[in-house]
Amino acid sequence: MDRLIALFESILPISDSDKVLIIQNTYKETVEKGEKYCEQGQTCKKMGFVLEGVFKVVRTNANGDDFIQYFTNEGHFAVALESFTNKTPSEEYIEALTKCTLITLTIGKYELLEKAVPNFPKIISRIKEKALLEKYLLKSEMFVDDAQTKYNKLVQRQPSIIQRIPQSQIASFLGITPYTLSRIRRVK
Amino acid sequence: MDRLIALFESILPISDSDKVLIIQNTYKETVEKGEKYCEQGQTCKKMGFVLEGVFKVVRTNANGDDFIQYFTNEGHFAVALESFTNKTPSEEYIEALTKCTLITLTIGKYELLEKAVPNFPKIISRIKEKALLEKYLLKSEMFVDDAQTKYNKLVQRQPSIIQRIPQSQIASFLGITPYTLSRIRRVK
DNA sequence: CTTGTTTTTTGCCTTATGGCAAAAAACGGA
DNA sequence: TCCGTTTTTTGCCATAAGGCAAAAAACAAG
Repeated sequence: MDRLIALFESILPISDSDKVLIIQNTYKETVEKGEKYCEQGQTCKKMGFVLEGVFKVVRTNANGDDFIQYFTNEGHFAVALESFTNKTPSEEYIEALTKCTLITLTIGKYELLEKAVPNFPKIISRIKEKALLEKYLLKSEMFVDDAQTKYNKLVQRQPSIIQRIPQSQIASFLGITPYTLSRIRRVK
Repeated sequence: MDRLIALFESILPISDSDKVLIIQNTYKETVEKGEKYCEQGQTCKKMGFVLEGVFKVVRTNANGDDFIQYFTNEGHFAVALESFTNKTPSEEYIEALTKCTLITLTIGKYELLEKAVPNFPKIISRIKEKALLEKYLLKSEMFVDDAQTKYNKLVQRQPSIIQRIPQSQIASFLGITPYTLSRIRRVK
């Protein structure tokens, strides 16, 4: 819980009474491996600050193929950004790849805190913007890379994830086949 | 000019006096083909609503190779988002691929309007968020596509651009070689 | 621990794209 | 309009990655 408050305060200060308000309006939640935190087609009504575990955020293309967009682990938010912000049905789903615990903030409480805590809107909008930019830069940077380079970059950026999730999931994220990933890792 | 106001008002209303204020604090600018609107390494101090023409937004990787991130044409903003928002040196540069005209809003006037026009912060933050999300989705969607599919998607999304800029620039954006692009277009 | 299931690895071949070099075409300035 | 320059096209071959199928390894449930 302190970690979440610390993240907020790294952006803008929050009064002690407001901190209490934030704590009162969030709750700790556990999601088992394989369970979904957010469903495709439904409006995403909560965002969760991950304390432990790894989620995958997945999109389905026109052919019905799934593609992992990114992994969300400790210190980041599990949320279908577009859906949560615009209150539209989510085009992506979020599923736990390991047992996960997170601090959940529902849309209702979110709107309450938005009004009650002075810096809250700016803090959240800042976090959302930073998260989106990060995701964009990652995709963008890997866009022109070959399989080996993409894999190296993932290892650099999220080393802890590699050990915890099936290789096939990593391949999906990198946009390569599991065969290719297996061959890349053999050589190393 | 009306187009810019209309865009703003499609998000939230603005009073007539505030519209005048916006008009007074922006100016029309022309950028010749090949000229830069924003330099790499310098802080991006303005954002421009494109009235006519096409810009490219370019990043340089660790090896010094240039990669076009996206094209910005009529109805969109030319701005190095990260640099403008965080007042950090820009990692990308913006260059006109055709003669361009735009409505420029400098960071100083931007901050002035932020205070003076009630809905301005929300409007701008909404526009920025939408723009970034769009760019992310485009990259993300094309991430797993083969060359032909990526090209088709570009033709669908920004058909007007294809006719106006050199093919080599399109290839750079798609992350393929000019040779491959040439071969793709031959078959069509 | 054992057994059935899932995931990963590997051989083998196919396909897509890269990239050099030269020709062809398009462009642009005098 | 002409000529030099730049861009695009194309033949040819090299390389990266895809993908099937079978073996090997890892995992999971009883």
